[in-house]
Amino acid sequence: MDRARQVTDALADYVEDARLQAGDRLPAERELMADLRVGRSTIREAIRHFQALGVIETRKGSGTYLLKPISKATIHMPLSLHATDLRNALLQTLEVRRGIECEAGMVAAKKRTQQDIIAIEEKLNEMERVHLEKGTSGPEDLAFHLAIYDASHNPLFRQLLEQMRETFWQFWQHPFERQDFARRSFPFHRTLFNAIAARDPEAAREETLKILAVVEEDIKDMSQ
Amino acid sequence: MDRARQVTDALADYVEDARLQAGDRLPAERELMADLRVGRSTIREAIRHFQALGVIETRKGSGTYLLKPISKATIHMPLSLHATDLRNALLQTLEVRRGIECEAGMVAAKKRTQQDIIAIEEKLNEMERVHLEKGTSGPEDLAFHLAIYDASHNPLFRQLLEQMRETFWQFWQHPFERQDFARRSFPFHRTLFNAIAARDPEAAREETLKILAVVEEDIKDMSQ
DNA sequence: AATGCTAAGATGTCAGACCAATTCAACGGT
DNA sequence: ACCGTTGAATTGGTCTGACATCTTAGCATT
Repeated sequence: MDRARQVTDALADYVEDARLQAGDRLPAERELMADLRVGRSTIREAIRHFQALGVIETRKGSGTYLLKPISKATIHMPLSLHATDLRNALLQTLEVRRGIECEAGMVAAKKRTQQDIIAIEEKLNEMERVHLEKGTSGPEDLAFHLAIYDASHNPLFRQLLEQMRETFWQFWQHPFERQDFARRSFPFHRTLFNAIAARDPEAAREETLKILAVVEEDIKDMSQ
Repeated sequence: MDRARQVTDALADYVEDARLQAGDRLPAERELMADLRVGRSTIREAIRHFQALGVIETRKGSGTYLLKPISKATIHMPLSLHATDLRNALLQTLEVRRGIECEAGMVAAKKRTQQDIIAIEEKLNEMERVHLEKGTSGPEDLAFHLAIYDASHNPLFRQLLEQMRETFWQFWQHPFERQDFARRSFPFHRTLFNAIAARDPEAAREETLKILAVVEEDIKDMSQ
């Protein structure tokens, strides 16, 4: 992701963390430069971004001021599972994940850049390498899917998945631990990658569904 | 007047004079630098200005491209500036909603009971009745969709939608306020209901996509 | 014809310098 | 003690040059 985007995010984070109100002054450009470890021009372009949106105002010789609080819209999900057992809970989260992940895959197939492709393929190779070495590759599998989420260029997808994963952490871990999960799902990971590389949204959806079908099998085969 | 303001005006003038259409490429930063007799950083900050407004797009290694014609009105009116940010936020939330809502519709088509059908049809009729009476039917439209979510018998879907709706409240309201939204989307609401009643997941997905396509149109047609 | 490589051109970023406006504390006169 | 002045320090505004990284068109090879 571009450094400029990181800086706008960091700026929004700072405003939020520092509880800045409308009218408050932001740190000087040279301070932000040192804090965020970026050049001054990058800082200034981020400031121009918010200035164009009417969120901040610059006064020469004085400083940069907040006109209204910057809201970095993040989703907080106090979700609660009403399922009676782990198996049903997993199946419910899987349904949601299927909706999000298919759509993220389709959007990624449409909007992915060459750089995204490189990043995804890297994770894919890493995943296969670790699996050959250790037998399991849960974290690497997750990294692969997160790379696809990033390729959609819609941060909401990833925020949602990570939030769900965090909430249902112990549930998500389970399926990936199964020995043969990787073996059965790996071919689809490769074809999913190819679909995204080929900018074929429908194919991306099909392959995502196949991967999640393997996950669903494992969940349904779980000991009661 | 700041030089930066002169540059944004000059850029807008250039786009207008050159009759640039959406998708056209702007001159390179170094060319603009020479044409307008200003430094490159000034050019870049002007570009960031329009980029934040969603008017232009920069592609590293390729160039700067026009996404939609620059109108001077949008440049000097801080009120409309917020709308472009809003537009992008809406499109991003719509992508997530599409993933969730399609899946919820498909699951609902599989798992719905006869009582669910009755509840959904009730909301559908209520929606059409209120629309005939008041012209708009935002809350009733929402109630219809929530009934479908409930028919999926997976509380996570509804929790997710409501959480998103709460977080992006001001965004969600907008599209539903448009006068002809209801008229254009109502036929698909009826066909969506029929698909769920017929236990046809793929059809449910298709009809959901049609409804959300109407929403997407409205968002994209929003004032800059 | 298809493929791979190279070089040119574009944006992204950083560093340093100077200009212009503002701020504020130190100073001096009343 | 009060108040206006002054000047140094701070801050945003701009310019320049350099290098990195990505894209793309054109060339060369197969």
